[in-house]
Amino acid sequence: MRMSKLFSQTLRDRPSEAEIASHELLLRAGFIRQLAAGIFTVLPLAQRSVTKIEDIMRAEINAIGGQEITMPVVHPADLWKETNRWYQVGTEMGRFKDKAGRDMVLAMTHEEVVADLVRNEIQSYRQLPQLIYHIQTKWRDDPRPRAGLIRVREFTMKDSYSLDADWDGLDKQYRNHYQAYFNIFHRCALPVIAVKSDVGMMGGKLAHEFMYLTPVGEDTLLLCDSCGYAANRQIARFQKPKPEAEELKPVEKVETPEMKTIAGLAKFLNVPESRTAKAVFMMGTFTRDKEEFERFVFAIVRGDMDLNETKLANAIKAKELRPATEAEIIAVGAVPGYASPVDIEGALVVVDDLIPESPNLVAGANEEGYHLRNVNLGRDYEADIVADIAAADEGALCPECGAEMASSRGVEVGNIFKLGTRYSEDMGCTFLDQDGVAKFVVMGSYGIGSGRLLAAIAEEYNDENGLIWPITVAPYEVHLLDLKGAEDEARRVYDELVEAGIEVLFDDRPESPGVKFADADLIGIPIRLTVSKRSLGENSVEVKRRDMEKSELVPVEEIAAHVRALVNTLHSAIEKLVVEMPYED
RNA sequence: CGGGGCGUGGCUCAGCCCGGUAGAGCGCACGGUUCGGGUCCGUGAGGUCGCCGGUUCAAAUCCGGCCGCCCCGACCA
Repeated sequence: MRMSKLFSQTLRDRPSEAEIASHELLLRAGFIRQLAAGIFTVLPLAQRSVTKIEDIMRAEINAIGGQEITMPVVHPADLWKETNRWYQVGTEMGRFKDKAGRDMVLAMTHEEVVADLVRNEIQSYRQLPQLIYHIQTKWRDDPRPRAGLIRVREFTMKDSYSLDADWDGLDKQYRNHYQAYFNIFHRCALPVIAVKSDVGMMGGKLAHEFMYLTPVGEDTLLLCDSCGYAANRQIARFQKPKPEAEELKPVEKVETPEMKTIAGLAKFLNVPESRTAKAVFMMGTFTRDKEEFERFVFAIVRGDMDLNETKLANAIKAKELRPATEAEIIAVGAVPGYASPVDIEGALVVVDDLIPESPNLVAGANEEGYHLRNVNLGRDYEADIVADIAAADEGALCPECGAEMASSRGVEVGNIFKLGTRYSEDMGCTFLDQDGVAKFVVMGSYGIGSGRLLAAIAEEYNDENGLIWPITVAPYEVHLLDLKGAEDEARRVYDELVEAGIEVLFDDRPESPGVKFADADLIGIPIRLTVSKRSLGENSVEVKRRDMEKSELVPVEEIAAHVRALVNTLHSAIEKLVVEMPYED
C-alpha cells in the first residue's frame, strides 16, 4: 500500500475527547473515527488489524471444532419474548417496529437465534455435539460509553455457541474455549487472566471473564497471589472473620444525637465498626408472570463491610436494584440514619451471612437520635434471606487459602458462559437421546469483542511516540519510507518485498524526513525500512524495529530475505507465548 | 438518570466576562526553499460561531429552551 493513496490521515494534535492512550493514538494514527457516542468507523489500517484478530479467532475456534455461520443483526422480538429477555433487559436493548408494526430487536447477543436454529435443525443425539460461531455486529445501548473502543455501543463480536447432549459435553467445550481464548489473546500478545464472574443477563451456571489488567479498566478484580484465586469484585467471595460467640444481651436503647454514619456512631459508642449493623435500602425490580413490580429491600451487612449490589441482586433474584428514596424508606417505617430492621413492615429483609454469627450488634432504633445496642437476628428481627451480600475489598482474605487478596482494575476482553438449558427450556430445544427420550440441548456461549481487543492491545503497546503493534495484529509488517533522492531505489525495494509476499506500507509521499519518521512511529508498524541517499551510499537499507532503539544497515540485495527472516523471528517470539493454561472450576 | 465540563473552518484553540466587519496555529491547494526526526517563506481556499426562540438599532458574545460530545457517579456482557 502506498501511503500517498491511503484513505486516512494522521493528526498532529491530540483529539480533545481522548483521555486514554489507546483512544488518542488510534484516532491520531488514523485507525478509527467517531460517528457518535460509542459508535465508530473502522478505517483501513484498523480494518487490517481487526481482520488479523478475527483470523486468529477463526483459526482457534475452528481448531476446537467450530463452524462459522452468520446470524442476522435484526431479530423478531417474539424470540426474545420466548426467553423473557424482551422483558428482563432494559434500555440497553435496541427496539423498533417494522413496517407492519411488529416488535423488532437489534441483536445484543445471539442465544435466541441459536436456540431457534437448534430447535429446527437438531433432532437427534447423533447430531451433537456442535459448535457454531459467527463474527457479527452487536448493539448494546450502554448508558455511558467511554474510553474510545474500550466501551462502545455498537461493536463487532466473535460469539460461539456450543450445543451438547449433556453437561459433560458442555464441560468439555467450555474447557476447550478456556484454552482457545488464552491462545487467541496470547497470539495477539495481550496478557490476560481469567476470573470467575457474574452471569449477569446471560443467565446460566458458571462464567469466566478474560481480563486485561490495566488502570483504565472499569472492572475491579480480587486476586490472590498465593493460590491464584481470581474473581470479579461483583461476585468475589472472601473469608469473613468469625466473631466470638457470646451470650445474647438484652436490647438497650441509647441516645446517639446526630450520629448518622457508621464511623461516627462506632466512635461515639466506643465500639468497633464490626459491632454495628449497616442498613442499606434498595428498591428491587422483580418480574412475575411477565409483570414487573418493585419491592423495598432492607439489606444488612456488618458496619465494617460494604454491600455488594450484584451479590444482593443475585441473592434475591432481582432484575434491577436502585437506591431507595427517602420517602420510600420512611414508608416502610424506617428512619434514615437511624434505621433498624426491628419492626419493619413490608420490606424484604436480606442479611449478610456473617450477621447470624455476629451477636449483640448496634443498630438503629427507628427513632431520630437513638440506636439500639445488642440487636440479634432471630430474637429481635427475622431475615427473609440470609446470603453472602458483602463486598470483598483490597486486603480481604482469600476464600480458598486465606491469604490477603489484592485488587486490580481490568478490561473484560472475553467471556465464557455455561448456559446449560436456560434457553433450551424456554424455546423448546430438545433432541432424542439414545434411549428415545427427549432431552434439552445443553448450551454454552463464548464471546470476544474484536474492537475492544484491538484497543486493549493498543493500550498495552505504545510509547510517547505512538503505537507499537505486535506483528500478529499489525496492519502491515513493514513500514517502508524513502527520503529525497532515493525514490527510485525505494520503489524497487517495495516491489521486491511485495513480490516476496511481505505486507508493506510504503510512505512514498514527498514529505520531509521528520514527518515521515513521526508518522511511522505513530502508526507503529513493527519493522521500519528507510531508503535514503545515506543508506544507499553503503548500498544498504536501514532496518529498525519499532520496539527497539537501534537500527542496522542491510545490503540492498539481501533486504527481502532479511525482512522475511525478521518477520518470522517476530512471529515465533509471539508463538512462544501460546502455552497450556491451568483450568479451575 | 444525577454531578461537572465543553460545543467557533478538517484538527487544536483564542475571541464571549465588557454586544458593533469572525481570528491564530496545524492541516489543505499553489509557488519557491529545505532534505535523516513534525524545514522555512509567500499566496490562497475553507466557518449557517451546535439548533430554536427571546432581548437589542445590532448577538459568537446577554437570556430561555433543546440537541450533541467528554469526564465522574449510577448502570453494564
